[in-house]
Amino acid sequence: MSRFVTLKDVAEKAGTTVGTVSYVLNDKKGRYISDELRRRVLDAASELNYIKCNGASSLKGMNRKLIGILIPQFENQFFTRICLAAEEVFVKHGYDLIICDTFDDPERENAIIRRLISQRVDGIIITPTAKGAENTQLIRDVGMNMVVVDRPLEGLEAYHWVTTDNYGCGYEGGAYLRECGHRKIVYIGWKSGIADLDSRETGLRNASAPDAEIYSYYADFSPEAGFDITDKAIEEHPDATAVFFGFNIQAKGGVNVFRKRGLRIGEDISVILIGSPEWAYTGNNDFAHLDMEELDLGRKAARLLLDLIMNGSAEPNRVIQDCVLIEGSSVRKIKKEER
Amino acid sequence: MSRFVTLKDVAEKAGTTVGTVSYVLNDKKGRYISDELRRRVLDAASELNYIKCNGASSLKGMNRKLIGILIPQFENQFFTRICLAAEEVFVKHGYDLIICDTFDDPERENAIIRRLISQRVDGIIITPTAKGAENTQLIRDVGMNMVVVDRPLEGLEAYHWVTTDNYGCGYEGGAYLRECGHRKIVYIGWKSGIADLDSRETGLRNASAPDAEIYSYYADFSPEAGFDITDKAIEEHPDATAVFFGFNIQAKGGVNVFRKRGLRIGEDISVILIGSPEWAYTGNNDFAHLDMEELDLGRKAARLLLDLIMNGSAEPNRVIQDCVLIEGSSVRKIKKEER
DNA sequence: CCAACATAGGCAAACGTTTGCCTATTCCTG
DNA sequence: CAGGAATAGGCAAACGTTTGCCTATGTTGG
Repeated sequence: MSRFVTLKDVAEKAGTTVGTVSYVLNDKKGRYISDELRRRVLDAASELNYIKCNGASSLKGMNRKLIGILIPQFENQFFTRICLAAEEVFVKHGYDLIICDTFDDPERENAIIRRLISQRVDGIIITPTAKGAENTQLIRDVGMNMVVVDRPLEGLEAYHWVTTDNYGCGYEGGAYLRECGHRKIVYIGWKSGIADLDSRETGLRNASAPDAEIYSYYADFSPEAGFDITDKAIEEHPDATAVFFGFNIQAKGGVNVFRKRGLRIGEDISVILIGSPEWAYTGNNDFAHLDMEELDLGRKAARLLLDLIMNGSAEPNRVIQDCVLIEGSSVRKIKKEER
Repeated sequence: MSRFVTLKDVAEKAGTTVGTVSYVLNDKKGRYISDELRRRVLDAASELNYIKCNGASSLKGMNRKLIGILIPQFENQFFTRICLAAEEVFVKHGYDLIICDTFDDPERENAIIRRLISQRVDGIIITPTAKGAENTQLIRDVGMNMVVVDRPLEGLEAYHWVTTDNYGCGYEGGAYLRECGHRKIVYIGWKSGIADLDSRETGLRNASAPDAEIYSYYADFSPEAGFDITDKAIEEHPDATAVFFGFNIQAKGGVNVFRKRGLRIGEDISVILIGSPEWAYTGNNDFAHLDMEELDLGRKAARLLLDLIMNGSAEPNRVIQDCVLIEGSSVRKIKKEER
């Protein structure tokens, strides 16, 4: 890697000193520079294609213009959408984004956090793993700005958090199924170890009719696990009229069970899920689902972090966003007389 | 942001000097350090939670341990999968990834490249926009390592490129449709201004029967444009038996046209697409498609870049990967007597 | 007993910026 | 015309690392 053009190179070419070049290029006011010299410097810089070394400026206490973001799954559109929205906001303010996938592995999360601090990022957005409270201790220790998105830091109180109403997701979905007359429901979920996520199931149960039966099954956070557990659930409860997927990643595998078993979705079996993966409403698919508006989540988190960076710290902030029920033909309305 | 712990802090606590601490922490050989002092330094470092400042080391010519990757669409799983695979490889070697979305906008691409150089990343992976050859000039000027993935740098010869056989994708798909007896085919494409991408259509045409008719339509690179153009194409060619989508992003919108028009996919109309978005094979969907194995693409690009970084430059390398036809019920086999 | 080597670690010069502190003109204004 | 303000720009000290160059003790073989 040849060698980068430095302030010194520019200064030499323009016949002045590095200090002056720095003043010119940063367009600092409170410093008198003749138009002529300014021109010479600017010309030299653009002729040499000078690009400042952000690492060196950050040594002097300037912002790195770098943000780190940790998500637990890159293959999950829910999270890539958060990143997408966040990136748009950050780029507009001249910040770059280091996007890291923790694969929901606490150890990996810890390592990534160390590396990001090592990069001296200006702030971190994180969807923590189950060990997030512990792992983010380091971030708080060094006083780095942080915004938590989606999942909480269990056991902690004072931090900035942008999230969806998980209980509400479960409740809204449950109420919809109830309205449509379903009272034998399979719930497919993930034992995340994160109470807030578990409240999706609670919401469903609280919204259901008193005489309804909810058959809960739990599996790993993957499409494959989703497929297997759904297959098992359907096998054991052929009488269930609906399946409620608490997590779109499991649903992605789970919904393929029905095709395999020759069950027509929306007729033989009703299906609803939390989240808005694109497969849910593309082609032949028209799944009822609970939209968490993750683009908004990402935007809000990014704006909050920028605010922290620019205005110093603020009161710990909690933003909870409502979800939106999107109806779909995957849920059958059971007629009164059938019940 | 309080103040980070520096080598100096560690040195003071351990009762030695920064130089020595640096030697200990980097575990340099060729330097004699007593076990006792080593322990003191290590203890001090871990007690103070010392994390090295990568920016400062990079000033001294060390690697930043930072890679930049530019993709044109974050919402396109084809690209996020490339990132996912690349990240796995890089992280294993201690590198962080700055992922940037150009939104297929050449100006944005240019700005991002400047910012990445400003961050002094150790290398860049890029899927260029139509103006990529121009915009990457800067990268080549400063001698930064670069691997191009998917699309080429039009007009340039000597660069490292990992890609799919685009012509082959078109050809394989066309041959499949021909086998199944289709000879009136709508092609939905994107006038990218990139010859290599346009060769998808050429492949389709070359694979089709001599008496086949291909009705080509072009639109912007978005689901919405895909929907509109597909609607128009079907309107104008109700006799077509199959639709070939050259780009999954357009297909995502386009496939919704059939539902709207009451056409049963795989019966009234056959559909095939290039790419493997998850919606294509989830739930009720079972679309024939051409898998470009983007995970492999990402892995190969990452490994090539790492190689360049570690072993200095190499001969410009070109890796072209075959695509794989995945059959699906979305394509009807037209019986002999119907033809 | 002394040269030669091994062991142990301090010192300071970079790396590329930013910025406070100077100095030296020129220009008013009373 | 003296002196303060405005204009213009050089100089050098940081920022946190890395590393080459020293010095100062042992330790050993001849």
